[in-house]
Parts: sequence; structure tokens; C-alpha cells
Amino acid sequence: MAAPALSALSDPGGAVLPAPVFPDPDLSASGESFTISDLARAFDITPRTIRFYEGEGLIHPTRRGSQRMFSRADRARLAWILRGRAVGFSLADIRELLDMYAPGQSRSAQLKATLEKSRERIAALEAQRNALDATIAELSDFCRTIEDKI
Amino acid sequence: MAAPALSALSDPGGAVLPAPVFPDPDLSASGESFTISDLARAFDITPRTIRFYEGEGLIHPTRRGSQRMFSRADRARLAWILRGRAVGFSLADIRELLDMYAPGQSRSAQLKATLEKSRERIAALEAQRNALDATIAELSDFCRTIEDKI
DNA sequence: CCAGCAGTTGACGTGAACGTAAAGGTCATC
DNA sequence: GATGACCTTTACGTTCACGTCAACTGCTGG
Repeated sequence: MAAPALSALSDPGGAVLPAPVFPDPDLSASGESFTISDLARAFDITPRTIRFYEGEGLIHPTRRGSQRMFSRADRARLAWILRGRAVGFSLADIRELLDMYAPGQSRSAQLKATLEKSRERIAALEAQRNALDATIAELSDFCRTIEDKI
Repeated sequence: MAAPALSALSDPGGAVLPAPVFPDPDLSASGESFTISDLARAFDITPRTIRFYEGEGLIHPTRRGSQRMFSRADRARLAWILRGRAVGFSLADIRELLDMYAPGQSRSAQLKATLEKSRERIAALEAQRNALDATIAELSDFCRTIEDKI
């Protein structure tokens, strides 16, 4: 659970993920697009990871022949995924949330779902922290016991 | 990492794990011994888990024919293993520590090694907690942002 | 004598999140 | 036209801590 580099969350080079908002889904036509390793470098992950995410249905880059082409929207989406991952969502969670940003869902429903998931996650994280604190206390105690024996 | 039931740590029914001290390694000869499911029940784990630990070289019960027989020392050892597991040591860590309690090692060396590992673990746990706190903060922030949009 | 249970072994499955070949395509450049 | 950098695919490997199954043995009670 060693929280992955939070540094990868800033979506370098552009619109710093305005949360779940995907401003211009058609930006790909307007020129700016990225290669797989562009994004890999930008977010400090491997191309393999990105392909994996595609395989898992998290991103859907377009193709020029067989090569993946990532639009700004794709990049933002990836940033979103990484942000979710960084705060401990499973890929399944992330997919579930992302699926809500498909056509046919109301925006407020999307936001509400995201909010709810986030709150659940916070609760889980707080529980984890409490457990962690307990463990730390126990181990510290254990250390003291050992020190006494020396 | 959902800290496994800390309740299983008390070594029910006997010497409540006086830390890494195995008082009477020969108690098995003095009568008291346990079956695999005795211990499984006592520690609320499955027999499979115990066999797995044996396969991993963490416990070495004696045999009567093909049946495993667990002495009090074995039981204490198992309690020790579970305690280690509960505080987040990997089985590899645990094995490493347990190996030090083999003949030929000085007791103070054993204690020192255990102490060191424990301190490392505490440091790791504290780092984890800090990361967790940061994540919680970030997620809370994220929630606020979403709330504003609604 | 036989059912039933507790025990044994070994092999394979699980899940998460990728990593690691292997084998090949495509493109600009020297 | 050959080299190298980059891209593609499929497919199997990894780590951890077991769970699940199958097939078997051995003991005890009725």
C-alpha cells in the first residue's frame, strides 16, 4: 500500500485535471495529441501500464493505424485514473466511476457517485489509519519489552 | 493490509507469548501436545495456514506417523508468527527472525535483531501513516471541490 | 464391518497490478 | 538500404498468502 508517488498527480503540461470534467472530448481533432511514451514519461509510469489500463477498459485512445493516439481528454482521463489510484481506489473502483462519465448519465449523478465513493474511501482510510496506530503502539510496546530484557 | 484480527494474538490457553522466549523446548516430551486443528481453532486460522507455514519453514512440528504433533513450544512459535504477521511483518521477515532462534546464536544477538527489525517496521508504519494522512487530506479536499460543484 | 471424521499430500486457483520476453511493424535518418 | 528508435501484439511470469479440490489413509463408534 506504499502510496504511489503523489507527484504524478499534477497532469504535467496542461489543464490540471479540473476534477471529473472533460472539457473538450474532441480536442484530438484540433491538433494536440500524444504518443504512449509521451504520457508514460509525463506521468512517470511505463507504456505497459497504459496498455494495461486500456485492456482493462479504463482508457480508449484512438488509433492511427495500429498506433495509439492520446488526446488531451485521454491525458486528463489518465491523470484522473492515476489520481484515483494514488488515493487508494482499486482499478475496479476507478472503472466504475469512469463508466459514469459515459453518455446518458447526468452530471450531478456523476458527481454524487464520485463524492460517495470518495467518502467511503475516506472512511476506509481512516479505519486503516486507526489500525495502523494500534499496530504502531503494539510494536512500540513490544520494543520496550525487549529493551528491558537486554 | 486490513490488519488481521488482533484478537488472535493472545495465545489462548497458556503462556501468553513471553516475546521471543521459548521457555521449555522439550515440553513435548512432558505430555502436552496439540493437533493441527487444536491450534487452528485456538488461533482462529485454518489448518491449511498452519501446513502452509510448515511448508514455508516457519514451524517444525514433530510427527507421530504422518500426523503433526505440536508441542507447547510449537504453539508459542505459532503465536509468535501470528503476532509478527499482525504487525505487518512479511513471512520472509518472520522466518528471518525465527531463524535466529536456532542453536548457535547468542540470545542478545537474537533480541537485538528482533528489536532492530521492529524499529524498522515502526518507521515504515509511521511513513505509511503519514502517507495515509496526506491521502486523506487530499481526498477530503477533493470532496470539498465536488461539493462546491453541486 | 463399515460409516464418518479428522488427518495427510499434491496440484492448481485466486486477485491485483503489472513485468517481461518474443517477435514483429514503421518511421526518420545516415 | 540499413540502422536504430519507437511502436505493436500475444502470452506467460511475478508476488503474497493462502483457498480449494481431489484422492487417499487411519482411527473410532455403533
